[in-house]
Amino acid sequence: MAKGDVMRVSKEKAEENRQRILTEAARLFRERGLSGVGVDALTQAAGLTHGSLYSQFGSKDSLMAQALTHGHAGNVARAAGNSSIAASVAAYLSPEHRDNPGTGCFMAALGCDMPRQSGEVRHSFTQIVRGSVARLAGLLPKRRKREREDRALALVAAMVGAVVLARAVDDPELSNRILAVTRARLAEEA
Amino acid sequence: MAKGDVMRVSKEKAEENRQRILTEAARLFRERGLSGVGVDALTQAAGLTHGSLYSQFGSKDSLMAQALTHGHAGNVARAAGNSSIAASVAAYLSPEHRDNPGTGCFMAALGCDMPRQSGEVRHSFTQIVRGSVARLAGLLPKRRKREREDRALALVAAMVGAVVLARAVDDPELSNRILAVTRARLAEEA
DNA sequence: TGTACATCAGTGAACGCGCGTTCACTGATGTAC
DNA sequence: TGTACATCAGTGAACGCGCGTTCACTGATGTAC
Repeated sequence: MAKGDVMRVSKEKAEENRQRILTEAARLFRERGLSGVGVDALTQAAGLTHGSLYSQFGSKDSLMAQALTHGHAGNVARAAGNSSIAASVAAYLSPEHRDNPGTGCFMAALGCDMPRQSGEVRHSFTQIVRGSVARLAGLLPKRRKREREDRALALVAAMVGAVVLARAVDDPELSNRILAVTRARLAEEA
Repeated sequence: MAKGDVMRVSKEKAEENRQRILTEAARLFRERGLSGVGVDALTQAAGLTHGSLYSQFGSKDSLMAQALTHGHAGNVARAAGNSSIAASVAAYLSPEHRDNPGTGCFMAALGCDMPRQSGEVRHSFTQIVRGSVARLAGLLPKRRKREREDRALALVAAMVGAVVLARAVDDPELSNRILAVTRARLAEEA
């Protein structure tokens, strides 16, 4: 055992470590993709070694599922400030969101990889979709619930697509234009 | 050298092999993701060994860039049949497209991975975005060119987002609904 | 047209590397008395 | 309250594996005479 190592750790500290791994993982996965971050990078970001991931989560796959849920909860907390559709759409389609995937939307960051993920991970992701749609539906003008949900569903799809493409293209002008025209189009509808 | 091996190959045959690698690569990348297909799988799918990839393309990265362009050309040829916006949108947002990524849109299949790709690959991808937007803009009712492009840009973003999400979620009902509401919404506008 | 030789698409062994996971071990924490 | 012991979060070495790439080699194709 190396010099400064502490072996057994208090339950409190262990829970703290667990939260820190989840928070760092949620950021790293969005920044580099699910397969772009190894277990070493995941635990190192939290100041631990890879083995601790298996004590806490059992597998990388399980950690991925939990990191999605954990990170989305953080997003929901931060998004609580946007109390109108207009504000939510504007924030989502902003250059700031585009340029900071690590603290942004999981759907835009990881959506394309989902078809190839485990049931556990896809389930977490699907809950994020449902939650996002429900939140926007709640901000839409009152009509029948089903109708609001449908509107919100199409709205979310359009927003996700715009950010995916805005991040993907190598031309900043085109990227800005994708965000701008989608903002204009969705404002028109709302 | 093993039994049935042919070593030097005619220029004709070499070009044929090259096309076959590109075609198979375009399919495999869309089905399994760029990092989900190794050089062995890529060349084996064309009946060759991994070394030939380096004769033909120099690197996996270069092959990725060329496979995107090659595969998109195939899509353009097949899409020529859809001569109206309505037909194009309906085909794009169909369950058939959702369930067959290997022959479908590159933007929906690989968009999320682009931020982390090489300049070469991102450039190919950006050309695909521009081409897709230009094609749809050409089908839109005549107004000023800029206006049609803006409309097409927002349209493409919405379509891509819908297919990404429809493929990602683990609930078939939700998946179908994403396609249906986006179809309805975009038909309304067009 | 026939012969000699250079070219180069494709082969397959080998490379270093990072991946996810396992496992024996550590020793402070937490518990039972 | 004090002591003896079990627990278990975290360590670090080791595992097999597949990755992208390199390289010496092959031998039919293509070319120069």
